[in-house]
Order: sequence, then structure tokens, then C-alpha cells
Amino acid sequence: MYTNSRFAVAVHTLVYLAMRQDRDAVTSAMFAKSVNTNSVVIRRILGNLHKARLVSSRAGSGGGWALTRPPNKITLCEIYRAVEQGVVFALPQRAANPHCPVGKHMQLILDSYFKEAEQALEGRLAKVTLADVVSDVRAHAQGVKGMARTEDVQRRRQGRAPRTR
Amino acid sequence: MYTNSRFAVAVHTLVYLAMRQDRDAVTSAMFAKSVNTNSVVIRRILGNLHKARLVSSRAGSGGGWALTRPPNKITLCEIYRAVEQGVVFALPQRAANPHCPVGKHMQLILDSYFKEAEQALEGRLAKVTLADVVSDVRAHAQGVKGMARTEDVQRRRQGRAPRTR
DNA sequence: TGAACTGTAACTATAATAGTTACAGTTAGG
DNA sequence: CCTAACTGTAACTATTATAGTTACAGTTCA
Repeated sequence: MYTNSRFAVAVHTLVYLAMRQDRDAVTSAMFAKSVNTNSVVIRRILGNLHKARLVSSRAGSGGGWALTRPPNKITLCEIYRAVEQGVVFALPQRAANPHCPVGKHMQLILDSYFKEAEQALEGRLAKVTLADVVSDVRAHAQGVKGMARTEDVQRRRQGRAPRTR
Repeated sequence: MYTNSRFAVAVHTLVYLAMRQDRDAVTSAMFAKSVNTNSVVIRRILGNLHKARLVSSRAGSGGGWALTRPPNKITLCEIYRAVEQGVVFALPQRAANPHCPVGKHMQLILDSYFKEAEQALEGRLAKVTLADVVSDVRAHAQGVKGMARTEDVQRRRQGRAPRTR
């Protein structure tokens, strides 16, 4: 049972990326503004996504992050695996009593049931692509204008004036 | 990753109970010996199982715990729900930026995907009964003799001398 | 009455997370 | 070739859940 929000943040950033794929690379500061956290937190999570080859990064001025694949080729399961260890259920830290036939075998047996349950979880996540989530966001966002942006992004988008909320 | 082992301990104790259903009530001290932890930890978890009506307890001398149903009528999903909050994935504690259309809707949307994944997890757990786990333990335990017992239990079982090991 | 239990409060130690500052290394562009 | 704008990561702090522990009131049996 997790109490961390890495998966949620990872999906958030990737959706953000997917929704502005055509434009410039997105910086960790921009993600941080949308997620409402510190940019280092974002870079740590994007580091995991980078290792999993879901995003590419470019250092230096004008750098930032980009998807390596179209959103319909990225599943929630891949994102999940990139940021979690794949252990929903934990076994006790102290091993059970090896002199007890229940305790002796319990952890091994539990582990196999845990793995099955986790496979069910991942199987469901594998059915959803980033593009699905983007569709949902677009559906929910009907009527909402403008995107949160840093000063940089506002400068880059010379064409349209920022919309007022 | 923030994990706990309550589910593992809960299943362990219930399997232990199921495997000696015919005999006296089991005390938290006996469970603690098998799980290799403190009896208060056990009583806390059994307290959850009690609220979920999976076990009954009796205070006082000769008291302890018993299953309220046969093992083939108890699923892992019920045990899971008794000891966990049903939240595998957490959302960030700070809400996302409400001025960003991605951030604004992300948590609501993620929550629905999270719930679907958790339902898949629970669905798998619902397919396994305590009796199934007991069968597995018996299969693994072939050739292993004797059960971990407290002094009390050894006294109660007057017939056979405790096996040395 | 006393021993053996449950149930629970209260405290401690440990560990993971998230937030933060700091900074070395990289890159684009004047 | 300098400088500003990035990434990547180390190091530290605050917060929080868990598990382990002691203690003790209440319950029950013999």
C-alpha cells in the first residue's frame, strides 16, 4: 500500500507534455507550477521516467523535457512501473517464526498471491493510454480557457495574449 | 514507498486460526509468536478484523480469538478491506494549480483511474479464499512436523509430547 | 480472589516522502 | 566566449505512517 504520490505526479507531467507536444520543451519549473510543488521533486520523478525511456531531456538554455513516443503508445502501466517498485503489499520486516509451519511458509505463499493481485492491478493500468487521460482532461476542461504558464512560456507564445480567467 | 504489512499479518493470523479451528481459542500471544512480533501489534490488527466481523474475541482467562465463518467463506478481499483504507495510490497533498487546466482536472480524473485499478486488485483478491491459502500452507508444510506453541498450548494438548527440533 | 485474557492509550524508534537549498555540468544565443 | 537558462543530483529538514513497546483498566474463568 503506497502513500506516495509519485505515480500521480508522473501522470500529471506526462499529460501536460502530451497536451503541448507541438511546442517547445517543457521545463521542470513549468511542471512544478502546474503540479504545485518544487521543481526538484519534478526532476526526480522525470528522472525515473527518463530511465524508463518515456521522456527525453535536454540540458542547458532552451532545454527541457519531451515525450519519446506519441501519447497513445504510452500506458499507465509503464508509467507506474517507472516510478514504483511494484510492491503494493509488504511482508513484515521480521521474518515469521521458522519453527511454526504456518509462519515458516506464509511469506512465500503470500508473496505469490500478492504478485497475482499486483498483476491484476497492472493489467488494468495497461489498458489505459496517456492519450485516454488527455481526452478526459480535454473533456473536463471544456469552457476553461488558458493554460498555466511561466513568464518564459508567455514570452515565447507571441501570437495570442494570455486569456484572463 | 510507504508500505505496511498489516494485510500480510492479518492473513497469517487467519490462516493460523483456520488451521486449528477445532481446538481452543487462540491468544494474541500465540499469534505473536508465529508472526514474530508483539502481541499488541496482533491485537490491533485483529481489532480491525473484529470490526469487519471476520473474527470474534473473548476476554478473560481461557479467552482468545476464533473465526466467525468457515475459511472457504472468507476471501482475501474481505481481509484486505478490513485492514487497509483501500487507497493504493495517493494524490499529492498539495492540490494542483487550479489556474492550469491540466492541474485543475488531473486529480479528479486520476482518482477514477486509480479506483478502477484498485477494483481490479480487489477483484483478484476476491477470487481467493482463506481455505485456498490453508491448502497452500498444508502443501508446503508436508514433511514439517509440529506447530509453534506457547507454554499454555503445550499444556493444553496433553496427548502428545512436544516434538524436539 | 487471582491468573489469564482483551482492548487501548501513550510513548519511542525507524523509515519513506516531499520540500528545499545548493551547486556542478550542459547548452543556446548574443 | 560569456551569460542566462536549463538538467541532474547531493544534502539536509520536516512530516508522517508504521511497528514495537510498556502499562493498565476491564473481563472472565476456575
